[in-house]
Amino acid sequence: MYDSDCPVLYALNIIGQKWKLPILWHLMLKDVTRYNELKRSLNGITNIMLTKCLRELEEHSLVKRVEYDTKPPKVEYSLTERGKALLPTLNGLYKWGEEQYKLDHEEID
Amino acid sequence: MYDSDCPVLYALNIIGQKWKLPILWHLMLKDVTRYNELKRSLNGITNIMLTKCLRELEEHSLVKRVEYDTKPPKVEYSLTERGKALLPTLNGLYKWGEEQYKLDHEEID
DNA sequence: CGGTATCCTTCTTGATACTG
DNA sequence: CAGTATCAAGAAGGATACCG
Repeated sequence: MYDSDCPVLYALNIIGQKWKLPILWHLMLKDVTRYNELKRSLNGITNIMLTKCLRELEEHSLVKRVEYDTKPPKVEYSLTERGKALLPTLNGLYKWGEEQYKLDHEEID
Repeated sequence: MYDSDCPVLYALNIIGQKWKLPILWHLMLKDVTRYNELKRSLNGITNIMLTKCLRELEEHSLVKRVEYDTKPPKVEYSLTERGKALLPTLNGLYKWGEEQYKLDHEEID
């Protein structure tokens, strides 16, 4: 997408694709999550997309990646403070979306 | 996009494409805006996209369309109360995006 | 003025297989 | 276990032209 000078669009460029929010959501539920654990939670995501999204979230410091040099390998993902800072904002969107959903569906009874 | 059961994703399906927020933004600035006026404000948008977006926003009752049967034709677009209800939520995203932008750019001085 | 119709490009996402 | 490589598909968006 285009590099936006609007903070709202800037935010959406970071968290607005298909899998970013579901990933953040699942990371919110636990302190720490492993790669395949996360993959199982996100029904239908491919390795490519999961890795790509995690890398991007990492670049923006929303997610922390910790790799243990063990065998078999072990990598843990968790939210940073920056990532957690999204929570109140997402709650606003959540409420608006909920109301909107009701309005969009109530006449179709 | 997939029809989501998550209110956040539901909201983003409505307002999350390339032009929806810019359109809503420009409609916020004035009480009432005409089609071509809106088009000129949104640099680079095509008729197709503008019409498509406006129709979709109308379907979700975020935007009101009033057509005058004059010659030449005249159509006015404005935000509904539902559309205006997005404002506080977008402010939250705005602030988060602004902070994020700073964090993403401060080390590149 | 306020759109439609048609065609085309590009960006995002997915499927499948394989590796240190 | 936690990925990468390669190839293919689909959806979103754009270009250009035309209409009531």
